[in-house]
Amino acid sequence: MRYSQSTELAIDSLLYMAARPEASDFSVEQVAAAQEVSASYLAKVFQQLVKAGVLRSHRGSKGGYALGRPLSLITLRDIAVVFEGSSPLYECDGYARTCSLGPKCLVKATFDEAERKMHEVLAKVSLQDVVAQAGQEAAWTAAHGCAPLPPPVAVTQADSVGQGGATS
Amino acid sequence: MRYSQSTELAIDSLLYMAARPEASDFSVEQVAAAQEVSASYLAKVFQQLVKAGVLRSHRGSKGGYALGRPLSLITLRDIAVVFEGSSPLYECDGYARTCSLGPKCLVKATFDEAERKMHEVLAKVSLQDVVAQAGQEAAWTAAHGCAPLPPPVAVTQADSVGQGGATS
DNA sequence: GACAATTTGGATAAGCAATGTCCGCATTGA
DNA sequence: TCAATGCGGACATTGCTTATCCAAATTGTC
Repeated sequence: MRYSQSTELAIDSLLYMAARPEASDFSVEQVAAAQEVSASYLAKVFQQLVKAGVLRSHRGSKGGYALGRPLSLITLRDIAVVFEGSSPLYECDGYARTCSLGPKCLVKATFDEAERKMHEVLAKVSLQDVVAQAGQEAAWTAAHGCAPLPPPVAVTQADSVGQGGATS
Repeated sequence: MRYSQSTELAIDSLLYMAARPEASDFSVEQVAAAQEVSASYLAKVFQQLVKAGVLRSHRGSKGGYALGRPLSLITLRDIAVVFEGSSPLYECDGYARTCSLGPKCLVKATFDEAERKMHEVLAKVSLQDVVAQAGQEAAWTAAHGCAPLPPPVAVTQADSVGQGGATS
């Protein structure tokens, strides 16, 4: 079980737009280039975000995409739901077996509760929060002079060398 | 995103065994028949549960499977982890894009926290809890002589005949 | 009105993990 | 030894995610 890559791509793309409030409309091409993804695929992702109201679209020449609401009203949960769906994570009817014990219900209730708690956490963090912390960390980085970004070398293979690096 | 059917099958099968404490060893055939699943597939599920210590296996003639520990020490989380894996739901590296904003970290931290809360809920409920509630509900049903289903509005036709079958 | 830039939606392929089956081997009690 | 059972590997099937392409619709600009 994993969050889809579409979810991650959507978050990254939205943050890209959020970090550039001076621009009003972003073309798929532009964002796709920034995220190093094909425009074809990003277009599909954006279409879903438009349907969900997270993005607005302007068609035609000079068209493009813009955020559909203020940053503070777009939570991580909003984005996740778009790509992961809203049906329960635990279905209780994967097979047509009779629920012989009857109250497997406690099982179902527990999984539902777990999912609810998860969404609760995601709903508490908006894109604005993320951008705000981004600013803070950027300031910290500048003050301490260590860059968290490796140089954009096109790593083809033999990557993920220092996998023990996450010591935090 | 969904919990796999293996997880659900595992839970149902374990509950089947838990509800029959008089029996010591269950063959795959027996449980598979009860769950209306092929023995081939259930065998694979059981093998994973053995590896995780949730089940014990006895090979050879008269062999079979038994619970690996007391019911109270088998939580829903234990079972879920077997089939869903323990790697984070949000990976942060689905694509090789540079994390241009730097602290997408807040995103990652939030998803990790959400997942942690989810596991917290699942870890609080053991198979013993489930069986216990099963007993309670069975008693309630027996006392009231009806399934806990609110009667719909003046339905006189004989629909869904055998729906009270959960009284095993 | 023509043209170019752009999103939209459908069709469809490619990839991959979950699901499901089969078979030979290993183990164990009778 | 024999039969019953679990073990492990190989493989087929299925469905969802990822990804691409193309024609159509929309809209600003000349």
